[in-house]
Amino acid sequence: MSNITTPTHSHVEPLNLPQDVIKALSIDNLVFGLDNDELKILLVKQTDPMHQGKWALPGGWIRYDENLRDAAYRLLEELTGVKQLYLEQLKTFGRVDRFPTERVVTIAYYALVSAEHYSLVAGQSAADVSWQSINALPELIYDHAEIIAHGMKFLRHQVCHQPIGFNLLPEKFTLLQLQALYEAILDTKLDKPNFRRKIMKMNLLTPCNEKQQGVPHRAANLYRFDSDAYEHLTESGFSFEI
Amino acid sequence: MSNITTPTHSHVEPLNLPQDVIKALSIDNLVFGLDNDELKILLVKQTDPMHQGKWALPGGWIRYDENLRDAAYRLLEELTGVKQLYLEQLKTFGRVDRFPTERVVTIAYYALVSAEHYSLVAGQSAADVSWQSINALPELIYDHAEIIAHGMKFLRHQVCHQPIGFNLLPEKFTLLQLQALYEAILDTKLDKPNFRRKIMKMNLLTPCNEKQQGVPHRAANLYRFDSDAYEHLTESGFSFEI
DNA sequence: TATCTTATTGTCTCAATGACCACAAGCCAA
DNA sequence: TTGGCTTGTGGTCATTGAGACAATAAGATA
Repeated sequence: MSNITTPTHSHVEPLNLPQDVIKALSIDNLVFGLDNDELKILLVKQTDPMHQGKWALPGGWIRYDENLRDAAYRLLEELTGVKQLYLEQLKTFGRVDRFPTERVVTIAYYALVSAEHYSLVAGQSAADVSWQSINALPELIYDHAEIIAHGMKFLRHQVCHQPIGFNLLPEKFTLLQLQALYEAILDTKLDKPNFRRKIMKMNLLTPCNEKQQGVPHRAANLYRFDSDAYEHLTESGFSFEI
Repeated sequence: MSNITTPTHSHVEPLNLPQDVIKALSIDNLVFGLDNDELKILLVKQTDPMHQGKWALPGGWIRYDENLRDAAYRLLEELTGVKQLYLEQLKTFGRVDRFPTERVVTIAYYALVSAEHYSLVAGQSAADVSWQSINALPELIYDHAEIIAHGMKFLRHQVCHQPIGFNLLPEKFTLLQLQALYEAILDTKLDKPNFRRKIMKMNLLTPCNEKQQGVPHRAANLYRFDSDAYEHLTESGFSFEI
């Protein structure tokens, strides 16, 4: 049955909510994580009998006195322990029948992070939390599969048009690391020499004049992303394209 | 005081709404119109004493049994008489204090149309409806100025990456009309043969097998935008670029 | 030294772009 | 009727960038 204290969608009918949340309006977070060159998404396992065994996006109800993004951060941390990341609004989903028994509109937020940099802690109302491979998603509640599909489409588009991938790498990285990142997100193979030329011609990377350490082969040059150059270029009409 | 029948934000405190709408959740439409090479936006003048003289985006409350976009279409037509256009979701705005006295989150939809193709009819709860120049906006209620600013930024980006410009033309148009449109929006000159080839190669236009009428020179072929082809191409990873 | 792995450079082909030319079609005025 | 005007449509050509792939360089290791 419904549980007043849970911030997840773990309720049936009728909606039985604390007085300080906005009814009919929820948040769902899509946290994409790159884990060993594989793209995953952060999901929580449901506890209530109604959805036993099913998984869901970490989300829940918005309080009357909190801004949308603040709610997204709070809910994400409460359910998964994940914090210190940048959530961006994705889209609002409100199909009449997306939620059983009640009309609930949900605002989706998303982020792209490096999975190994975060430790997961399942919240009270979550049976489990884990990174799940995008290519083998478990059974999801409501329209969460649809939301994830939309998020994937958006992510693949963004990654080609904004240099968001650089966030996933350490400050100093090799060109092959960068390439592996794009190959994982775009789920494709890229030609090494061509990728290198394309990136270098953008003038967004500054060489560190250092080489990789401790690799059993020729060490690659290290580069760092020059965000100032990027700011400057975008103002001049430059558009990032991969 | 509040007015039960109005779908606009013409209420003070407390919210007094018909039972069949979702409380704390509204729609606002940004309808951008190109009017003689000037960009304008469709606004409605408020009737209630609280906001007398101020203008607002056409919007209002969502019914329990209608999808978000359907609500956007209904509200737009009820308030302005404008219909038969394509509304796309822009962003959801939910700052805690964006609305006085109550927490109201609003979902913004937007469209880009040719202003002269639409006749405006002020709805019951609107004192006036008109196209207002983007560069000289009147005083707006709540955070509508902020929403418009965001919409403008988004529009300028979208025009280059999505074929939204086609909406500004009649159903059947010549390639030169299309070119003139982009030259106006992008404020640049384009080469006629090259523009023609670029557009035609996208396979987004279907020839009407008709020619222009009543022009004092050789008549150009008429084309129409093939939205089905566009849908199909985007799914195959095609990206529109001008 | 031979060999392995990865880094980096070079080269070739092809497609797309942009600048520009040429002709076609239709109207109009002499 | 004819030549001139405007706009539509097709062509050429040089340049550029992407992609496929070969070749060489730099370490590390056995």
